[in-house]
Amino acid sequence: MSSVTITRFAPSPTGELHLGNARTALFNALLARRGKGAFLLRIEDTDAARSLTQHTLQLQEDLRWMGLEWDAEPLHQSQRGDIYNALLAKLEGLGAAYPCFCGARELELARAARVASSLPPRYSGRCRNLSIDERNARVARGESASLRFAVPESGAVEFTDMVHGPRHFNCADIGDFVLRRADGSASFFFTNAVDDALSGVTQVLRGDDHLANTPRQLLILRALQLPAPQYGHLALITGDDGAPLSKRNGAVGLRALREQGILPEAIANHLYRLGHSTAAEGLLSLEQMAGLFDTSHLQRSPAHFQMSQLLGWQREAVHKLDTPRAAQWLGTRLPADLTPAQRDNFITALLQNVVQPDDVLPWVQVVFGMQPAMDEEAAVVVAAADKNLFAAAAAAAEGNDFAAISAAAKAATGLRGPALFKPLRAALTGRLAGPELGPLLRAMPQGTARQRLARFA
RNA sequence: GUCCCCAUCGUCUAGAGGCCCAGGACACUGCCCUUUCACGGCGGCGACAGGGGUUCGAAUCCCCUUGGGGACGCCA
Repeated sequence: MSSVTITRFAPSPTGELHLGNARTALFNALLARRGKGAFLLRIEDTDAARSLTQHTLQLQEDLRWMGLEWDAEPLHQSQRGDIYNALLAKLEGLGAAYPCFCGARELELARAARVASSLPPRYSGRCRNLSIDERNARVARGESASLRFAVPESGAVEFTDMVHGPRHFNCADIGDFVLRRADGSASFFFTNAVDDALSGVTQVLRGDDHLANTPRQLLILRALQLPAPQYGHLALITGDDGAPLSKRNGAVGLRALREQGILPEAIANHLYRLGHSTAAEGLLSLEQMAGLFDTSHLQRSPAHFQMSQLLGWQREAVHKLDTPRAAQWLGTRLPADLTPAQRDNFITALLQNVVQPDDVLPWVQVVFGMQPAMDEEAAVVVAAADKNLFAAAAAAAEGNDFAAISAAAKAATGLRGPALFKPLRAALTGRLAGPELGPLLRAMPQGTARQRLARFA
């Protein structure tokens, strides 16, 4: 058994990355890092019509953003036609594959007929037993043909799945599948399996939807005498509708989350615990995750994605942000004309109270705005308060020093605790809840505190 | 339809026959801390899908039912 671990992520650039893809990429990357091996990226763009360069670029950018850098130049399947053709010819020469002349309409009808008579909708094997003469004649006539794999009629394929354990599939349940389309392009079953073997991939973690495909790929590899990787099938992540995450499931796209200001470390930590368990608590770095990643801790049942759980990790991640990164995270939500000191004071005051960057927006108004709006509860508190409290507070407010302000207000009224602080908070910020007042005032422009308090004196 | 996979609190999960009248995290909630909000700390609520077996003993093993999901494509 080889000691190197080579894993890969093999997306098809037909759309944006969603959480399910991202988790697959994360787990493969962690597995490689744990084994001090290599993590490869392969672009499965065999479907020319649906594959977009833009998606390829974007997905690489997303992977980097997540901190999942790959170790070699990515392979593009669209450029490997010659390699596939040679191997396909070999399979045909071996008698392990045969041309199929059935057209799309014909296949569809046959499938419908089988379903109607309670049979699995798989290919009947109709072209499998055509004589050599007939095949040659039809090819000579210019009929287009796909190439199908001739699945053995009996026997079974067995393998040990990294998460499901020993698996057994009967060949009789597998229909002859397409290796090469009529247009000459190689299909997924074939390219995916063959490229793993050719790249020396040792372990493949992929979605559970591939579990039943695995015997097909093993059959191809066996016929070609190529080494097969060890497969592990991850339970899918389901969305609110109970269906597996797909491009349709809305806001669980990586891009959308990123635009909402969700931090990559929050996503990684949440994904690490979705379908994988670990004894470690708290926010983990990718290095820590890699050290602790264990395929025997992979879940066999589907995991339901819930935004509130992601936000739990997000909160932890935000709290750990240092000031420069927080400033970057907040970006243009911060007023452009702040002094560095104001900026730092603002961030210091706010960071423990926000989860997403937009949460800061109302506070920008409160701290830097001329006249922040007052909510109803705050208005009630201000109206009920002693005017002397505000007069005394305003007189002491020159330096935006909250300790001085509260001391003066206390001396003037004899109040303490919530009775003292609520009116001050309401007058100063227009609301009853929010960050600590001391740091908040330090971020405010000179004179702001006095002006706001004086309104109610 | 055929084949296959899966099943513990609302959610993510621990649990590999007695340590479990089931532990942790998120969410919700109570209290404490803070002369204010939050952060934090300490509590609370809350689950072994149902039914049969096996066993001295089952969340853990077996069978059935139910429920959810996947594959069966000239998509990947």
